[in-house]
Amino acid sequence: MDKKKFYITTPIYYPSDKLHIGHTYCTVATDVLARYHRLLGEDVMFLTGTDEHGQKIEDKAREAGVSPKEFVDRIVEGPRGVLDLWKLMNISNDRFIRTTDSYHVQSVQRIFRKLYDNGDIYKGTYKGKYCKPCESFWTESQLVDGKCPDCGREVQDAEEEAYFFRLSRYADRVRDLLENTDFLEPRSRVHEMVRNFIDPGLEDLCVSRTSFSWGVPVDFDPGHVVYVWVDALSNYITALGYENDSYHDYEQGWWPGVNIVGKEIVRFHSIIWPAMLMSLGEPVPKKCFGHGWLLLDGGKMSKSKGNVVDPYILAEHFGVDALRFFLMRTFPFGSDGNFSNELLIQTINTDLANDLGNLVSRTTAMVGKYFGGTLPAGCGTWEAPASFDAELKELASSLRGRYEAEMERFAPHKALEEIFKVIQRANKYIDENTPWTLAKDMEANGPRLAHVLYNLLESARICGILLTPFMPQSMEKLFAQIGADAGAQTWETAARWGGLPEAAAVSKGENLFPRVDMEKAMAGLEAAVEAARQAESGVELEPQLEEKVDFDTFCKSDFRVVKVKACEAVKKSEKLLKFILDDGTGVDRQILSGIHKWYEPEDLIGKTLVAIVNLPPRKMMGHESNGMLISAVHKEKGEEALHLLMVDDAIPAGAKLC
RNA sequence: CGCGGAGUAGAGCAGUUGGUAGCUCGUCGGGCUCAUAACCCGGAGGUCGCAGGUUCAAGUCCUGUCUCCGCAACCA
Repeated sequence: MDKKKFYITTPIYYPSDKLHIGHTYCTVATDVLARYHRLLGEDVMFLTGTDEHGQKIEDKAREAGVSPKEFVDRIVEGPRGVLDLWKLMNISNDRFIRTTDSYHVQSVQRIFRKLYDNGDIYKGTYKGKYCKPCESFWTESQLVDGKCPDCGREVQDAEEEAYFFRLSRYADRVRDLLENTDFLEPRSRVHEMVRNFIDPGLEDLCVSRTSFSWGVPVDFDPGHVVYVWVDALSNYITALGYENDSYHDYEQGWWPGVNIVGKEIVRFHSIIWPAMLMSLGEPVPKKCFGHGWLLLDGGKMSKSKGNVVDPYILAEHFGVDALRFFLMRTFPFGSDGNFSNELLIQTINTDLANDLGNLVSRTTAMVGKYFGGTLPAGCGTWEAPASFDAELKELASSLRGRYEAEMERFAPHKALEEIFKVIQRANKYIDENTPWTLAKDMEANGPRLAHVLYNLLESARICGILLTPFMPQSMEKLFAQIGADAGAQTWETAARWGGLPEAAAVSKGENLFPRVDMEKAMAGLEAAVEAARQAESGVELEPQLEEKVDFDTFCKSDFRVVKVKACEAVKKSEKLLKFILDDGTGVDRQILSGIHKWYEPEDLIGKTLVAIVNLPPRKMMGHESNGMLISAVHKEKGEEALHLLMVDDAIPAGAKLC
């Protein structure tokens, strides 16, 4: 008998830059769901990957002076790249697709042709605004003040030949899918899609381009590349072997699956993607879930704001499981949440250290202290249970049901909330029983004490099982500490009180989740972020001076624009260049400067520079220097770098700087 | 009137189908000492943006209004 198949995907990320905490959030959530379904005993396929084509990658690669493939290879496979990040975050994906993989390219070409053959792709003209210098098409709405958003220059009306997908044909069926099924969740996104895009009328979609070449070529029309949607969205089925021979899972019933996506791409996944599948005659996804965003200071994080959060640094500081847990526990999946380091640390301390970690720590410590690590036989039962015995037992053994309900409706944060109610109840149970009092008379109270501790271990075991999808590594440690073997870690036993053998070997190990010192951690994070920033750019800057200079003193420095009339290397000197300068006085000024390492004299003749001219004269290597040329200096990858201040040649010699 | 979201205790957030307003942190007081100065109990603190309306009953539905934020063809 075949196990139930469960296929789940993340979006494929666009590797034009390093991935940040937002991508991590999405992938961790999907990983948790995948692990949850494995725990249920289902056959799970979990796919993630990268979307590597398009103009932006082409541009970025050109800037970096490498080929597009080299560029994406570096971000995907390079150090601290996408693959490294998912490995670090303990992501359990079964497959990783790159849209540059040859099997995917082949499939996309076949899909494109299929859509063309059945009449849903046709050739038309793409009308837009064209910026000649940038060689880019823009839509009306992309323009900034009617001008090119990249360079700010005028754009012209232009047309290019392009292929279009007959999206309009599927408007009614997509509307039905959105409004009358639970395909798209959360429900609030349905209104957004219908009101925004379907009500006004779906327009056909441009699905090819000729303005750049980094993409899947349309095999029957050279010069055209398949535009992003057909290319990217198809990944969910090409990775299963649809229209290719690399895999054979599509025909084995893995499709349809669940697409987890960010809210900004819900549109493509809930309208275009189903329409494409309808046109292909294939089933639409089981589910499209659009989760919310992690905001920073109430706004979105972006490279340009310089406020992106680096998941690497967080995981290194606090541990992968703590980070995974925080992301899933703190933010309602489906709506936006405000990320902050303080919140992260607070969550780790409250939930993981104080509640869960401490519960396990005090329980295992007592089993060790009072019973040498092994509870006596018969400790699982008690003839006259107290009311709180029953309460704890009831709450813990019914936890799986509540947890399952929340996980099924994509509410991992609610599932965790349920688990922590049990953990809190267990901590309270310790107070109610005061085991340390019982331990004073082991002869009389030993059996009762053993029963109390057994109940605590059981509670921890059940919570541990249900937390496994969230924190796989830490729960392994927990199981080892409470002596739960593989048989006591199953989904089945999570709903059955008494799954832990009475004589399990309990040992107090390392603290599962150490408390984090807020102040120290914040300082450490800041330093790490700064170090990462410098390592990335390799630029080191001189710290700014604390000491103030008064205005009058500053004014005494006479800075002038000068023109280089002649420049030559000083003989026998490694560094010195001798400048003959026009300083506007009509009398040549001679200045020496130790910059031969960065400049050849002949390159500087005719340049317009800046010098301070009222420094006292000074002799260098037998030549007199009357002033100093002004440069900008910094360190790059440990090396000193220097740039002479060069100003507009239109400025006359002798002009004063003030 | 482009679309959507948010406005709930000092801070950060929950509040499916309308029925006594909850959580975390902080704060005040108490208990306990097994444990990671952790745990447990209790208190103070909110007229749920504002104004109307429906209802026996509204944070929850309807109307209007103010403020903030996001989206508007490729940023999870």
